[in-house]
Amino acid sequence: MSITGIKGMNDILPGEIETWQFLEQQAREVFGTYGFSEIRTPVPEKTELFCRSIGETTDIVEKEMYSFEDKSDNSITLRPEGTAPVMRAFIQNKLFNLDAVTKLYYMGPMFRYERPQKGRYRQFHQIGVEALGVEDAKIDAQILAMLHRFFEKAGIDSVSLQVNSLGCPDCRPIYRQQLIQYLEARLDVLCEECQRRYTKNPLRVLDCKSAGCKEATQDAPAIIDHLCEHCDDHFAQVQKYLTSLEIPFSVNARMVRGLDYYVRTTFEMVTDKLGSQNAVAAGGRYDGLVESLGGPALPGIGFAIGLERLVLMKGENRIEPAFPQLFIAALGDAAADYAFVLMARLQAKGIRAEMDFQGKSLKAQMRRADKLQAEYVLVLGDDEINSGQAQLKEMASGDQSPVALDCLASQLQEKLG
RNA sequence: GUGGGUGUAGCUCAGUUGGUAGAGCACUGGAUUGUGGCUCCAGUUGUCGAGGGUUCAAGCCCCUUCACUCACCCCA
Repeated sequence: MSITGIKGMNDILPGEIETWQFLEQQAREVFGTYGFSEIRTPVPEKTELFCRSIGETTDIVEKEMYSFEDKSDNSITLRPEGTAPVMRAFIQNKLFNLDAVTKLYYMGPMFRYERPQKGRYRQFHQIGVEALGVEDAKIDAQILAMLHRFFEKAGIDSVSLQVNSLGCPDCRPIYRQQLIQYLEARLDVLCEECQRRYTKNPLRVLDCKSAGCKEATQDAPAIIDHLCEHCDDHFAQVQKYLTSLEIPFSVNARMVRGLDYYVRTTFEMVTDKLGSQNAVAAGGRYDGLVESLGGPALPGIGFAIGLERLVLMKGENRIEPAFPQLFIAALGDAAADYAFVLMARLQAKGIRAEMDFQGKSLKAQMRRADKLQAEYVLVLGDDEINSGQAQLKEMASGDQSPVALDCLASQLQEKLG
């Protein structure tokens, strides 16, 4: 066996890439309509960026990052998510001076060292957006409307939007304490995993899939019933605006986030079509993040879409692959040389031309032209070159018509429109 | 990190109680000395994932290992 790729990192091959290109194109169109500009940041960043933003004690930072020392002994990490790098770029380039509101989107590979499974890979791709500078719930609703619109245009249904509020640094700790007390009283029925984590991350228990935990947390206090006035208001506004925009959603009071920076509004696009990975897109508000990374105290909200998961959902839509417009079938060495130059001339004029390089029989060349779905085939032998006239065959109908080699390009352009 | 499943031709997969490996598709050539699809005929292709063991004999049984895959965990 020769050298293989790295576990959990996949090649995206022709035949599959067209779906990716389609989804990327839809994202650009939709996000552009809503006033978002693309930003591209480097794949590696200083490790510290992720420790400070995602949270030291999260699984991502504790055990999933691709980190290494470069030749100057700096600790470098391949980005495990897109928000922190965009915040870093936003602050470093002082984008907040250009406008009070900054709306950005990005797409590209992310890296997490996890055991691969369906919908989860070590290199995976996200399309994400970030809106900075707006506190008002209108932006929350607009972001969700945009996400909804993207799924519509991408032709992917069987997803549903769930929203929740995680509160803020004022109200969440109080709720957290209450939840721990509630769980403590029911420790014996929780699964092993939850018994271990209920103090470290009690909200996670609410999201546990085990039957015992679901049962035990049936009547657990919900975060949305314990929000401070400010957060409660904000969440009510978000729902009001979503309703007025006719965006379907449901409130899932048990939804949690694996990254520490999220506050208040959080949301997920979920599906039951992906095995155990049910989130196709997710995001939320991160109001303290910019400031904690050394920037101005600006609020922010964003989301990321998992592209591999989107592709797995097999939307029918794809970019049309470009078939050859002309296949030149040459007979003999002299004709092949002539055809080679002719093909290059046509290609220079923007005509997708193709020929055989392996000295195959006419029959085999025709077969290949058919397989490649060429629109026309030009049959070229010594006779045709001497007379300057050749037969141009339209493959779909099988009709042949004579054509002067001199004006082949213009005739083809006419036929092809 | 933990558990389950699967590794046989380029692809999808058969392979009986252990007896020296097969089908379909694809590919190549021909039927049609210079014209594709449909049909028919013929042909090529394997370290049976790898290493070791049991046996007269292993694709099949045993051990080890690797890869892929699904799930736990976690998350997009």
